Amino acid sequence: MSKTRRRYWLFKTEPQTYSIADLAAEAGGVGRWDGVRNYQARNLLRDEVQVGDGVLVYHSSADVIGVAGVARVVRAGYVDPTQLDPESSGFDRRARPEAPPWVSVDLRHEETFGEIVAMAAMRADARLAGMLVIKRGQRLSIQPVTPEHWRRVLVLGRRAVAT
DNA sequence: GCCAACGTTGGC
DNA sequence: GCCAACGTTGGC
Repeated sequence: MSKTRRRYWLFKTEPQTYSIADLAAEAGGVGRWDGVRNYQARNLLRDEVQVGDGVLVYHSSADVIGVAGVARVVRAGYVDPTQLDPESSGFDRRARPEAPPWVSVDLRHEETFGEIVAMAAMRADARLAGMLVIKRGQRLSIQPVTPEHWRRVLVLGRRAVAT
């Protein structure tokens, strides 16, 4: 793991469960990103997501769907404790304690956009053409983001603040 | 709440 | 290992 190039990601969350405001409200703005229960997303969290990487926090199944702000990875992949906790909604009864499959990372909140960069606006933006999240049927909850798309979403997010 | 898209499961 | 049934995601 000698790569030093910063990478960018989009993490999906349902804000009624855990929003960017919830992340910002954590002690130090640092929260655990848990509950990922898809193998492809798990593999990215475990193998690719590194400390220092940038994360677009995306609200799905919300009044306004889109990118709500930005966070940074402050701890790389580790065992998601919720899979072994019967009290947790993340509990997975098939997870064996000696080899738990699911992975968490920690994020630190960096910025909440004044207005969400809405899905519709992203679809309409020529510079975001090809971005995974705007593809129909794209369900992956951890997605890679190109540096160009990252910068563009930040421009749109900061522009929305100005009104 | 609908339903298309896609991932997972399990019978064979 | 195929693939139909089933479950989940997530935009609308």
